[in-house]
Amino acid sequence: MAVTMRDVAKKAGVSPVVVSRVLHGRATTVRVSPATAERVRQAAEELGYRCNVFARSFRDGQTSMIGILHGIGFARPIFSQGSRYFAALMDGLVEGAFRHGYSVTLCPKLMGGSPEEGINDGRFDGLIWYSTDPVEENRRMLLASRVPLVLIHTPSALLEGRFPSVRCDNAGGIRLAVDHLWNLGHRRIGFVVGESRPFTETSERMTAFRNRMDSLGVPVTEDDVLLYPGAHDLENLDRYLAAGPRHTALVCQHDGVAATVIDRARLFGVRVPEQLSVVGFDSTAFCNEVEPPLTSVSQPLVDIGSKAVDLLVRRIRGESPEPYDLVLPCGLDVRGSTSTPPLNPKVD
Amino acid sequence: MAVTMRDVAKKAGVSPVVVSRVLHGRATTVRVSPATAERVRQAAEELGYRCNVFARSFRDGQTSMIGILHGIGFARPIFSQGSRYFAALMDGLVEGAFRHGYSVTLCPKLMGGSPEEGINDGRFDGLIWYSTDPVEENRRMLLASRVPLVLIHTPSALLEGRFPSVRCDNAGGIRLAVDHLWNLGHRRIGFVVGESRPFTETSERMTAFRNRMDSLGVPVTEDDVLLYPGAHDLENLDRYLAAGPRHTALVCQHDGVAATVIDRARLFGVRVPEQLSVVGFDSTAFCNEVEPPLTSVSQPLVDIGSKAVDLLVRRIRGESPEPYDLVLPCGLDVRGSTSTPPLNPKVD
DNA sequence: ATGAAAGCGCTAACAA
DNA sequence: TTGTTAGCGCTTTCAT
Repeated sequence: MAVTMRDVAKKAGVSPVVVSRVLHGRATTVRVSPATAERVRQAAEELGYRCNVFARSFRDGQTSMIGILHGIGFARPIFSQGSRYFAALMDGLVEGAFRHGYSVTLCPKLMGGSPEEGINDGRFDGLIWYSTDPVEENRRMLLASRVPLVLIHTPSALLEGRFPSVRCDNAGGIRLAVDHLWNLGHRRIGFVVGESRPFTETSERMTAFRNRMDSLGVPVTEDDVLLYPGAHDLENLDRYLAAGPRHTALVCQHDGVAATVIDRARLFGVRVPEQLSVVGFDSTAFCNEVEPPLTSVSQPLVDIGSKAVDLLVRRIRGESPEPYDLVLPCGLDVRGSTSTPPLNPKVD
Repeated sequence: MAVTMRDVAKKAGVSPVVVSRVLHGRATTVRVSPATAERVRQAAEELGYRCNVFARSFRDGQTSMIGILHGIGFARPIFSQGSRYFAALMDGLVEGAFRHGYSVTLCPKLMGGSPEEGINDGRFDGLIWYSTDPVEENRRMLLASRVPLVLIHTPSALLEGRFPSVRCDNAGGIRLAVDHLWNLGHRRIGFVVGESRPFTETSERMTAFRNRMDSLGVPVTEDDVLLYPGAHDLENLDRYLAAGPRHTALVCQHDGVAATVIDRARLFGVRVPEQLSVVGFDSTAFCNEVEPPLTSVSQPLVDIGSKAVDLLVRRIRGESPEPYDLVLPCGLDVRGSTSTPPLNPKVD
């Protein structure tokens, strides 16, 4: 078996506390003579003693581990494929955690179908929740947490203000997108939603779109919000494109939707950006995987992750008084999918 | 404080063992009557009892956690930028770990400057080492591990055969690259190395190149191996390109080197692939970030990660008898940087 | 069918 | 300056 403090103590002819004091500096009330200390160090060295941090964590009641919580009903997130959204977030989370001396754990119990078990099982000092789905099942699970928790993307208010949150300024991002198009000369701008049950972020973005267009003097009508239920039902979108788009530019809920729009546009002979400018949201890896590359609003994902851990650590330490929302600004990555509008949209 | 088994036991009027038996199925020798069991479950429910898995792990002496070990002298790996090599590997590691019920932990102590402490501190049932640098410092650290450990990329033999390893078939990969070029008609093929102190993988690839060219009847001379010491010293490479390359194709040690070659080639007016075909190794994100996109040998990174965990878990369970090398086949991703050779290389 | 005891490795509190 | 006691929450072993 492994060498324990007791073994060292015996070999040095002292009691375990002394070893704890000398080797780990822990029993601060205890005084040890230099000679004894040296003997202890010798013994430890000779036996090849290693502190069992796990045992200490158990005793201290704190593990220095942060768990990543993903939400019921989602597949395990992937680093290297798809949007690589999770990869950027994790970079921030790991950076923040390491800065505070915490480790980051991906645990099957937290990622799987019933994370309730994993949440309160004593292994995590704190948790990061980074999904956006406010379904009741997830809410219940989170509200039952006895562990400090920080939300990413989900506003604090959606969970009774119990947890701080970090998210991007969706409204500001949409404003950047709209203004970019507006400045290029676009006046007929639409918004595309690609899911039937809009999550929080989607509604925020849609509302922001309405507001910005309003304040530019071009109120949004029903015809300006294009909805297709999902990747497998593109009927609405196809009909819209086939008829020759009634807008010169489209702002999309997120990059995946934008990529779909660009793909389908090609199919129906609508040229992007000459006939139709397209803007995405999130500025993920998808942007460079479509032709033309997608202009997109960028979220400061790394920063979001890093700041979320900052908040979490403060909560763990009991420093953070009130839960609140931290909102970080978006940017705009201009790529090839946006340009000045055609002189005569319908004809060209 | 949290509700413990004792609280439940007291409330149900039984002893803690009974609770353990009923709620966790652990004290299998103990028999409990259905009525008592029900009472225990009731009490647990009412008190909101949660098993403290951390305490159990402590007692059991196994944590179900796998740590990722990165190596002394390396910066913390990044998921979302650069080659995204780590992202793919982690996808495999996480997949494998989850499949076996283990969690994956990124720990600052394991990633930092002196991982020795973290390795044997009782928190990890097993470790994955995925770096390629065989410097003495790292060897010592690994050999001192008392925890099951699996190497990625580093052959078992380099660490006294103490640990199993998983890596890709570098020789097979190089063969794919050379044969691809050969079949396109290339006969004058060079190899490019971009580091002054070649790691294991580099020498393997270089040797494989020699061997394959030999067996194709075109022995490799000194002039066919192009070496530039690093990203900041491109003198050799530039001179080679400025003189008009003496090969029609170059196989590069890895994608980073290949990308550099392509960049410098443009600078010196050498057209890729018309005048010079270029093949990389690793098929990382770099391939699509250069123009033309890079043809490259692909490593099955996800599979490597997943298989490494399989081996590790077997070692943890004491099932894996002999450490050994698991070598997985490479593929070839043909992109735009390779084509038939120019009819008259030097003139064109 | 149930309970009591003992201990995983460590450390705070109190004693000597 | 050092040692003893006690306990973190859980479970195995042995006794009843």
